[in-house]
Amino acid sequence: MYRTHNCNNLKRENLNESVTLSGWVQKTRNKGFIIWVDLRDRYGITQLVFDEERTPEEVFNKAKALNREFVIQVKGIVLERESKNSNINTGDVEVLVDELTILNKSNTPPFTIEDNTDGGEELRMQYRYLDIRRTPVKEKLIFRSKVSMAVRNYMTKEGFIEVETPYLIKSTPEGARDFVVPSRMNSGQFYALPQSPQTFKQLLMVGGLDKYFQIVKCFRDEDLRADRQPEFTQIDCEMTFVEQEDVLAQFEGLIKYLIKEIKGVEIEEFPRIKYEDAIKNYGNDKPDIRFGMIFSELNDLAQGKGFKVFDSQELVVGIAVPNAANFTRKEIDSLIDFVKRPQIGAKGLIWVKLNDDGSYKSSVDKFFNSSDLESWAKRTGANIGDLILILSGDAKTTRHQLSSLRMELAKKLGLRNPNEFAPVWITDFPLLEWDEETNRFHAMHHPFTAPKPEHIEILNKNPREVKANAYDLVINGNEVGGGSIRIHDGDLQAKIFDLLGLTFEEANTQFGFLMNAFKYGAPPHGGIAFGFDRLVAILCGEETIRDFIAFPKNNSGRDIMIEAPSYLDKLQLKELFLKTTEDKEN
RNA sequence: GGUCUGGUAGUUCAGUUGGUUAGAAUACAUGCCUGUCACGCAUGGGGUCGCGGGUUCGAGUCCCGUCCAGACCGCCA
Repeated sequence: MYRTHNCNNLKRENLNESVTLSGWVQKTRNKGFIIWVDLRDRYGITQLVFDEERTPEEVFNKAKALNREFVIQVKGIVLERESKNSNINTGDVEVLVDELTILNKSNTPPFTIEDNTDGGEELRMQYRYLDIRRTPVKEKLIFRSKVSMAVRNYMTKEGFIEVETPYLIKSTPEGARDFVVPSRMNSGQFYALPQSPQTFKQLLMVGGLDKYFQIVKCFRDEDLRADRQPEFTQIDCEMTFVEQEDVLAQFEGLIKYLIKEIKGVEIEEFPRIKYEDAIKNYGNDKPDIRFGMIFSELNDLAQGKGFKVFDSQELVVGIAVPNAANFTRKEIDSLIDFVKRPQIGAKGLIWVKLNDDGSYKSSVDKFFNSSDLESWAKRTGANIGDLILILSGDAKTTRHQLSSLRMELAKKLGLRNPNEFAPVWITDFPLLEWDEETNRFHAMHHPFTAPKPEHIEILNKNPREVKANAYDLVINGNEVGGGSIRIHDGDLQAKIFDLLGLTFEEANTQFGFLMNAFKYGAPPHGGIAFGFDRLVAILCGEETIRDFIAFPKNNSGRDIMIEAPSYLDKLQLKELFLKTTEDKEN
């Protein structure tokens, strides 16, 4: 038997018991006559003692050779410590060892296995199995497991059944790039890994399963970000005989349940914001509503006064930054530099300070008098002591820029409370988006999204105005989930494919299976999918999803531990009917 | 595809205007130490300054290219 207890559960009650423990050597403290070893396992740390007088000589000598990360098994007696350590659960006791087995030696690890490791990101990823021994990483994986159990509890309780859908499916040009897998048995043909189980879950609804969910891997061959991985996990859900309200209510329930179960926090407010209003008020479709600084449009107040930067622009828009009138010149300059960075691309930034004495000081005093500035303050809701910041330009770009500035200020002013959860539904998305590059419409959500019934009429006349029965769940400014009521009518689906520029033949080749299914009594249905990695990170109050994934990819989509992707040998390529790079060159 | 930042000891970093033998902390090794728990003390080993080229009397430092890492823009139905 390797152990009678783990390294976290010996207490005073166990005093004088003979116990066996196994684990890793966290650290040794060799005082000459006495050696302490911190023994670590998943559960915690227990202090072992080797003593010149009380420990058998041969065991004591063996203990001298122990090093970090050796795997050992010890047998000994639980004793009360002379000096306690209140930082660990087992801090009242220690184990005086009389038998020591070295189960495995270890090289000196390339970084310290401690909460605050000295290891950099790259090294930690290369030796991820060592990184996982560290408490913060381990805890995040345990946390993830808890969340996934809670999801399964709720979904099961609500009558959903978990169904696995295939990973080897068909590539379609819509949406993100596919990861593809060559078929050995079908010369020259490829499977694609699913970007989501979208069509399959719809087919399950046609199959009459009524309520489906799946915690499932999805794959997208697109560039990565701190919160974006090429393979990621979704909570994928679909329901039959539902309208938008039914879906929102069901999954408001899920989110409330998770936050209650995991964080012990009751969510009361679950506001909804229409897409159009989110864009107007926050400059993007995933607003962080934990703090204010809501956009105010100032065109009518700021234009026509001879200030060229504002005049003739499509949009003049500002925000009131609370208690920021005391920003120094340098701080304001750094904000100006921030918006002028190429990634943001603003030409400049206009500011107005509402001084404590009620006077105004602005960067445009030459062009506007204090009653102008007062009207701006009124519009933006700025009070004495606040700072108004204004951008102008074409509406889309300017909103985007001001949105970045709003987030930057929230960060700078510490307005984002990591312990607060502010979920919001974004609804009424446009069905279609005009793509300048390809000169055609593409689906804002995906091509199976149903238009609002009252908008079906104007699909032909005015497709840009058509709103979709689609919704996103945003928590603290992160898009956590998105879904829609789907099209269940073959004719309507054909019409949408047509609008998206797919010929009948193309639609048939790519989605014929779905169109066929719709001929056999497809029920009304709809659903949603949540980004599980991101949801877990947010519930944990963290920004980056990497540590919630056991073995994540780096910035370039590489796994630097196993060194994937990698080249195949010629024989393997031949079997798959693929050519090597050299062959191509010839 | 693009913008920005970085790459110096096992690790995390410092390195001034281009100038002698490239430093610190930590880790590691050895020794000492009668209760440690970030133990302490002493001593020691450890460097292709990412790689290639250029400028210069002289390059860790400046220039060009390249590779790698990270953040972001595009992209992510």
